[in-house]
Amino acid sequence: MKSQDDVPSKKSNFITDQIDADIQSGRFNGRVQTRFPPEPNGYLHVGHAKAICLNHSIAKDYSGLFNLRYDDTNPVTENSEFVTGMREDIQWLLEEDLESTPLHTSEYFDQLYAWAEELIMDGKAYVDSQDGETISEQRGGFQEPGVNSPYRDRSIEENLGLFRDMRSGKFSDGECVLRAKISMSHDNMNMRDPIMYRIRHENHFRTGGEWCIYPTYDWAHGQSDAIEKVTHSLCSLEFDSHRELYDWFLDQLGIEGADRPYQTEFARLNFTHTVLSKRLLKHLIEEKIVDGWDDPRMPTLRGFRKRGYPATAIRSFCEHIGVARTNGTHEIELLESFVRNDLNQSAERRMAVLNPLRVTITNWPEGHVEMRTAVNNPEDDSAGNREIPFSGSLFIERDDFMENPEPKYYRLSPGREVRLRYGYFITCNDVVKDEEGNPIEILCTYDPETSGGKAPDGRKIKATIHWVSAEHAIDGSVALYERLFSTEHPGDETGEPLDDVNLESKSILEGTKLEPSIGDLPPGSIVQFERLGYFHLDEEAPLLFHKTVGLRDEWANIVKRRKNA
RNA sequence: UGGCCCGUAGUUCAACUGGCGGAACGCCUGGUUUUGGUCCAGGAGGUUGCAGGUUCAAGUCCUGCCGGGCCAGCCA
Repeated sequence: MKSQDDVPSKKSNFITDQIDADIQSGRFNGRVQTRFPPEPNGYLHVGHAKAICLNHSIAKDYSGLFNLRYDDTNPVTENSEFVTGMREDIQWLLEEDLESTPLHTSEYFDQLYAWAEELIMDGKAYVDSQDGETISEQRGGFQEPGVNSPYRDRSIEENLGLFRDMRSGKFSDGECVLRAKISMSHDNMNMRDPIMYRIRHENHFRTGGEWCIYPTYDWAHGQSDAIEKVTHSLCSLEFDSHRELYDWFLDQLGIEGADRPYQTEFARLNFTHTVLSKRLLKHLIEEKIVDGWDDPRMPTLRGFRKRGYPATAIRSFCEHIGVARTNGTHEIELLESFVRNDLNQSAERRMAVLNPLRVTITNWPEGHVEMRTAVNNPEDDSAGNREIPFSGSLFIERDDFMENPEPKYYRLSPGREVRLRYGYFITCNDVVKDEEGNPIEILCTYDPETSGGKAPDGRKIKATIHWVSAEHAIDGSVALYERLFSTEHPGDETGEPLDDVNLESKSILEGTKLEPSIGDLPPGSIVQFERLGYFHLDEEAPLLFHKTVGLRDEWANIVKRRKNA
């Protein structure tokens, strides 16, 4: 007997366990607030999608708040193009408007500055007038403690004066920094008097020339969380060693109780055959290996969108994989299976011949054309039907004919009969070849008794293939994509991921033959070309399709297995 | 040769916090099918990194090893 227990409840994980405990103990008075804090210096990729979905769904599940906060603390790399782009991508992914308007760390510069002076007055921060190289040397190593800066014991008055001079622009870039006064012999390198402010005489895309000192991530992040009343600050594993510093700053400022956020780290998302580092992604663009951030081969949200990956599929994927603290790499096939699964339900079917081979039906009445009725989506009755013209001159897929059929190949070959989907049974009688012996035309006869693809004598047919009427077909182009990186773990062999880049990962087929109704598809449509895969009609270029993902292909598996044997 | 984090099926995650190790994807077999798709049924695949210890009982707790990751930016 079914009970409410059978209703799949949200997957629990170490983060939701913590939140449950916090609610139990009343730590935040039952409040839950998360945030997604991207730095606007590039476009978002699937790795970010995991973080967005996680933070967003936690807020939703606990009736809490989810903020988008641009972490714009470094004016040299950030700009407003990325701010706009990220917003678009997030809205596309979530398919809903953000409840709160996007926030910016730069909105907190005044508060951050005031707090910094507070720390100086408490003797917990000082201005160091050494250059970066010296500071770096003095930090020590994993086994050796660092040494104190000669400026570490400046008086509070001197520090305050110097810090105000930093702010007012008396110093040039790199002349001095504000450092937290913690310990130069701490086991955790992040605690060895970390830098809080550095000087950048640089125009900031939001605050313009108002500031010439900018807070570092460590100084800005936890405090921004606190200002926004974030409860659960989720970030990726590499920030684990920063948590101690995150807590230290909050301690010094006396931010306690229900006002005090805490950081929890989780493993970021990785995929086989993929790189997700911004450095590498930018390199692919700069070197023109791909066509830009929205190239369908890119693991960016814009790339996925152009490729035809539905946002719903990405969200279900993210929900499915959950969160953990184990560093691992997902097989890209798993994401693809979510895309197929989604599109199988939603995408209408059409017939398209990518590599055309002419078929002439020799016993077809000259000039005769018949309209055949085809189902738009067998998974969705409401999608209805459409009409497709059938004639005596057709195109079929080159792969659907083999002159000397291999074992287990049961499509068309001389003497063999196949079904044309929604059409008739045809038998191959003859092959016309060019000088090199390549088949250029197949001569067949059709069985008039098999109209609609049913044989009155009940005779079984092994294969059904797709087709398009030659005189009615419209021409289109199809962009085919392979993995951008040929190896599962790019760079594993040589240490350089770019060595494994597949320079032939994109190919464009011109002169593909499409059934007439495809001409009516609105830009952006995603359809299944029967027996081939899912294809996304470009938003701008007419009749240009991007291959989203292929159908599972048993025959391809057989061929592959044979090759490996 | 420091500190911290992590090791469960090929991959990614579960296992009611000490009580007979499961799922998804992938793979294989069969069924259905006018898509070699979908769907349905079944199967293979594990010394829970290794070695000890505690316990009636350990994936779970303890110790030691081994392996992987992160940390010495005025990046985030």
